[in-house]
Amino acid sequence: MTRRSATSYDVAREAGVSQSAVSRCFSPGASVSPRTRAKVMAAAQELGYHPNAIARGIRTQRSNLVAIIISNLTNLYYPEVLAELTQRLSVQGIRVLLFSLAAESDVDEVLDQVWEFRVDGAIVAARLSPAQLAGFEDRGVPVVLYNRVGEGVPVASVCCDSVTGESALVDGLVEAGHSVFGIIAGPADSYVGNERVESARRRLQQLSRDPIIVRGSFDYESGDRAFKELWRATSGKLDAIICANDLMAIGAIDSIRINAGLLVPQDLSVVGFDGVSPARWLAYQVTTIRQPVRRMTEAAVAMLIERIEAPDTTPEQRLFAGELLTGASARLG
Amino acid sequence: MTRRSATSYDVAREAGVSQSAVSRCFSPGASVSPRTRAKVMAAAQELGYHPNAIARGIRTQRSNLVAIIISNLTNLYYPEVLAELTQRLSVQGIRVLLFSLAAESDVDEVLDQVWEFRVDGAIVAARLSPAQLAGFEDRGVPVVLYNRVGEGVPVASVCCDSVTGESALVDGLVEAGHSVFGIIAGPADSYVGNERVESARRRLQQLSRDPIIVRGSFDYESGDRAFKELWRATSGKLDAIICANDLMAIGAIDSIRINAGLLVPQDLSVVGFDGVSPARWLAYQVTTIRQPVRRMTEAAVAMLIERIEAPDTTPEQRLFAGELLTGASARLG
DNA sequence: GCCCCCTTTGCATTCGAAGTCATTTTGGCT
DNA sequence: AGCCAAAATGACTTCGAATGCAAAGGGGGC
Repeated sequence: MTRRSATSYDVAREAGVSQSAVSRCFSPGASVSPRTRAKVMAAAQELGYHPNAIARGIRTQRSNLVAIIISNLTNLYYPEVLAELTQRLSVQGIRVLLFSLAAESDVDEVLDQVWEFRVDGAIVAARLSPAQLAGFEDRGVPVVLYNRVGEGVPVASVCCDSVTGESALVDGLVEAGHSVFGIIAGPADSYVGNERVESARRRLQQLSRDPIIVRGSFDYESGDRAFKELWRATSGKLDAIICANDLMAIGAIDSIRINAGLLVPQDLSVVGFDGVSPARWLAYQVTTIRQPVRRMTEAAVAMLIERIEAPDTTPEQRLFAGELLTGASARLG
Repeated sequence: MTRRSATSYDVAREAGVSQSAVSRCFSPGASVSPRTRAKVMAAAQELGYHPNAIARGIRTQRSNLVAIIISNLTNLYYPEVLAELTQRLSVQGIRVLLFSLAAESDVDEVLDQVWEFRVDGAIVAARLSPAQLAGFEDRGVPVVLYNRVGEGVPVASVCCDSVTGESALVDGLVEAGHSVFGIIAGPADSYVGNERVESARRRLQQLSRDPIIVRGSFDYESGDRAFKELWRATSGKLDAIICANDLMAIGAIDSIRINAGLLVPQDLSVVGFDGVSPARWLAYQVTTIRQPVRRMTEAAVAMLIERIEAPDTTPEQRLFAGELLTGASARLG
């Protein structure tokens, strides 16, 4: 029936010490005698006392909160990232304030909420305009971008190398003798989407292939739609499809097999990007580039904490090599 | 180069009014003249002022934070739930503190962190012991359980009806003439898993069928493993598999087709539960019970807010009917 | 026994906003 | 102009914990 939870004063009274003593018992490295500590801990236990992180935050100017801003959680790829980030931050004593966007246009609204909580930092997997990034800079809130870079602005970021990854895929497909290439792109406003498509396109052109590009939206259905479009546009000559992510690759594979009645990889090779778990399912075994999620999240957290503790270090951009997963959805040379 | 962000005092000085006036401008329904409001808003804009939610929290005893505790985010089903919950809470002006568990045993650790932030409430999709639930009760923190109920303790909860759902699936399978039933259960400590399996088993027994039950772990791989086990145990007589979730159903379907070389649904019918998006993919079209996620999350948020505002209302348990999705993975009568 | 120094301890103040209360201003009406 | 109620405003206190500072305590060396 405790209406409000115990405060440090309550514990102090119970233990017969001052409020300061209680506070010190909960601040690592403070000077407290074993006797006092024991008394305080006993009283705290008794009253079910936990230091109020809100009050601590106001006094220390450190909220111990980090905002994670993710645009589309339903992307299949992000839940894994989110879980990793949360757990890694948790180990460091940092809590996660989650912001999930229904639409990219909601960013401004969300940022206002972020400022109100005086977060110590932010990890962002959503498109930010230079003005929005400047908002972080102005307020001295460190940011680490996940799988995107600051456009023109120097910002810390963690990315998976699209150029090398797509080149490996393209090289394999070309060596295996594929000739008519289609690319299924992501939505126009996706940074990674554009980067992957551009990387693939450039590599193909270096090897004198000229791909047809159609736009998808990173989801299963758009893989189906985009394949049909590519198939029509090439009058059925298409023999290799490069998708901006695994989910569209899977959609395309299903469409090829079930709607078009063709064989993958005999008639058509399909490759993706990400290495999400469904890509490894027996039915698909997508040839793809697996992002090193663990290393990337680890780096993102480390970089963020470093920048929280030393805000004036220059922002670093880290690029991680993806791993080529040779599946059964493509013939590679 | 603003080291610390502006406070209400800074704005007050800039606008030539008192700090109280500034505060009132940001509290809905407070009495402020248009002239003052304009001056304050201009100054706030100028200084980039946002009320400090941390400080507000300490004064009002309302953090505007809600904890969401989810055990396995990688479950495919939960990301959708999480995104919905976050967005719905956001609309209500409530922020989400996310806690994701690496293992169920971490709950106690996580709860300590939850108490420190004086959250206004919590939505929990993880197993809580009666003692842990009592922790919420003692501290007056309202909880809403998602897809589980308090064991012995009265707690607000939102669930999808397993009994009706499984009965519909079983009835359909039996009517279609299936005779040898296998059930792929979830992990032993999963509430929904057990409930679904029990519901299916009871219904089967009412119809004089006696299923073989093997345990899975809610993931793709365990669908494969469990199918093989069922197949062996029935010497290949098995003709219907009921899975505790869609992911295992998908794993089983792939295993049946690719490893065993049999046809779904001609040789074997497979049904699942949840209605996750891969279940609708062309290759699977799993016959399943779709949880009404939107209605369930809406209810969870509404119930939580109600209990935050009127903590003494009796906790309500709401059960939502799932929708039978008739796919192509099973022959139903 | 005395002195000095290092460890503990408590007092008082601080963080930023919200709300209480008393006071001032405003506006409507006679 | 004068009066009164209502609206607007500011001074001050409060929320809970952390911390600078001064004072008290404890232990060792001589």
